[in-house]
Amino acid sequence: MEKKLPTIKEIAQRLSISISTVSRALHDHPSIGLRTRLAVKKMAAELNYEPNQTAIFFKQRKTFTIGVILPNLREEFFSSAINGIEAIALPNNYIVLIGQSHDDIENEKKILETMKKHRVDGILASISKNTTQFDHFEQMKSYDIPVVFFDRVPDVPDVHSVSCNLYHSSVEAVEFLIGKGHKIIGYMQGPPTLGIKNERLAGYYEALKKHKLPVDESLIVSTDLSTQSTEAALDLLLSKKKKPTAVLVFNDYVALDAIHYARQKKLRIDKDISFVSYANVSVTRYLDYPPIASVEQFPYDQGARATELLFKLLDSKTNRQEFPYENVVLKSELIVH
Amino acid sequence: MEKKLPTIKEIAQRLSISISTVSRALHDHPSIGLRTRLAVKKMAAELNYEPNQTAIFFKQRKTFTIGVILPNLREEFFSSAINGIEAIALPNNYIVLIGQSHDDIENEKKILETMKKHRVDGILASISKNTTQFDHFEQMKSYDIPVVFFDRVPDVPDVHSVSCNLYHSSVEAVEFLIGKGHKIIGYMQGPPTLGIKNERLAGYYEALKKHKLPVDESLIVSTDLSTQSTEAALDLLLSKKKKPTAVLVFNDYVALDAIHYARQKKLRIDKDISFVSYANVSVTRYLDYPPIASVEQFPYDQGARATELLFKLLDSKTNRQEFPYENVVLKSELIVH
DNA sequence: CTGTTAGCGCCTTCAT
DNA sequence: ATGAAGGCGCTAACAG
Repeated sequence: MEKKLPTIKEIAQRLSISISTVSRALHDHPSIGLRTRLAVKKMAAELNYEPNQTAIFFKQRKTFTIGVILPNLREEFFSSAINGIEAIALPNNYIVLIGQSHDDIENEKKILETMKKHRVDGILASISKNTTQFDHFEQMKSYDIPVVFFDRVPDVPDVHSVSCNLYHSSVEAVEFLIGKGHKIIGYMQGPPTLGIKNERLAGYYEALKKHKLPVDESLIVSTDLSTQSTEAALDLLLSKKKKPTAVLVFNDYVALDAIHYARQKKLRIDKDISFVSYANVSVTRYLDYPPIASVEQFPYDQGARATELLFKLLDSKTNRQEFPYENVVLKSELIVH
Repeated sequence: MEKKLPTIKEIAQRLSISISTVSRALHDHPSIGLRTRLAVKKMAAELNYEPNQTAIFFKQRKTFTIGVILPNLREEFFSSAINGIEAIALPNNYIVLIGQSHDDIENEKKILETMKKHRVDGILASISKNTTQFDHFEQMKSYDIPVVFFDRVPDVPDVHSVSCNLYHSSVEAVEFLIGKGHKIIGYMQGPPTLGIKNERLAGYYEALKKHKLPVDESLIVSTDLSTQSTEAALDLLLSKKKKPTAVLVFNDYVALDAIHYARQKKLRIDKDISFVSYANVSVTRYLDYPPIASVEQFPYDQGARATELLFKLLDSKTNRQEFPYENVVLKSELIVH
């Protein structure tokens, strides 16, 4: 079988002209006579000729492919980000290669390796929750493959990134709770590697301080994001003599688990205990007891901006211009449900 | 800038041997002397040599890339399918290119075109809801790019596909409702292009017939999957003098909208009206009023099986064997919540 | 065992 | 206005 697709060579032979003439004609090179050009195009059409992109990629040392590495497509946050990425990439004739780390640094390394082999032109990445060192990303520099991080960005200096500043919204979120009369407010944080910058926590402190509420470190608990761990964390909070009446939670998925569990324990949501969280995922629309408010982190925009930044880097590469490290920071927004 | 990566040529020059010897040594070709092989490998390591895959792809006419076309990554069904696809593809050294049609045939065509240009080795596709003709897929044959459809498969003969048979579960679902004492059961179907085979509807009929319940065609309504359309469809059902007490719904997303709307209208779920649907998406776990049961369609398995089938096709291509059209059908399963 | 040669499909000087 | 030739990086058939 093995159909052979037509090549410029074949066109050239049939027309008894040279390959380079065909190539030029196809590209509307000015120095080609009208009649030959037409003849070439006609023949190309007849044969259903299409340029072999892999050959062109090979020659141009460019694949028009960008690799996206993220923890998990099943999280709405990341699938929305993909939409933002595609929105910029596709019109620019780039195509998107996706790899999921499933929050495991080993997978992340493998994916990066594979993408390198496939000679992607650039990489967008949101790091896994146990990624604490970045050699594998660092290494891309020596291959001249630019990397732009988004959302989950490493807390090291020399990288490009797009992320969402959560500080102000965190202050706002806690103030929102305070405004509702809450005096004892807990904070359930995620894995230490993720919130390195700890804007959430800083905002939490700031709001308490601003309203002269005491800080009780024992009201700060952690979850590794698993349901089990979240339940344990909530148990811890509820075991205090002075139980919190509200909790600021790392993200909506965790909040859903927490709310689910609280209800199992017969707590009345928004009476006995209230939750505010991050991500603003859309399913909460169908819930009877969603977090009362959630911080929107604009995944679509983050994806789009990160892709734009990556394209700037790719340009500067071809223009041999220097390009300083850029860290785009978007504003988050508290959405009250 | 423009770093030049080391090539076998460079290794050859430094060692003053021929390019092909280097190539062979690197591939552990038996006919290469131990000392030269070692020398070559050592030099390769020193220079940080890595084969240029794009060159290899080009030569082998193979990209080790498969394209996946699906409506929307944000639907859990499809992101789960991707996981099944990756589970088979990655270990086989294939990488996955993703394109979303957003349920629009025009996008579908563009994506297909782009993937063709990128010379993907094969394609997995779940068609958009307004894809009624398949020339663009058909055309792939002339480029020798095999296509395997999954889940949303076209209802035409000569294609490869993996899908889930919904007939039996549909019967079961309706019988489940009948068992709960429901006598008037509605059916809310999706866009005509999607359920062409209409296994859901056939199952619906069959169950009614089996239990000697009358068929009332006016209890069968349609939604285009949008919230608005779903609400209108539900209104239609509720406008009957003999209102249904239960409804079989096209999928969970539609069901969520329907339930949401029913509750707005002060209907008590599972008292005044019950819902059973398809897909079994995981968020229902957090809902107070989920559909009482949902038909699991095993997206992960569908993705995995489709990928396996695609690989068989790719093999048979290189072996020049004939391969008959294959239509794998998985069993669905009614999950009671 | 190793080297030479040709070629994958296309583009691009350099000639003519 | 057109052709010839070389090369991108790698593989493989053909010679020794």
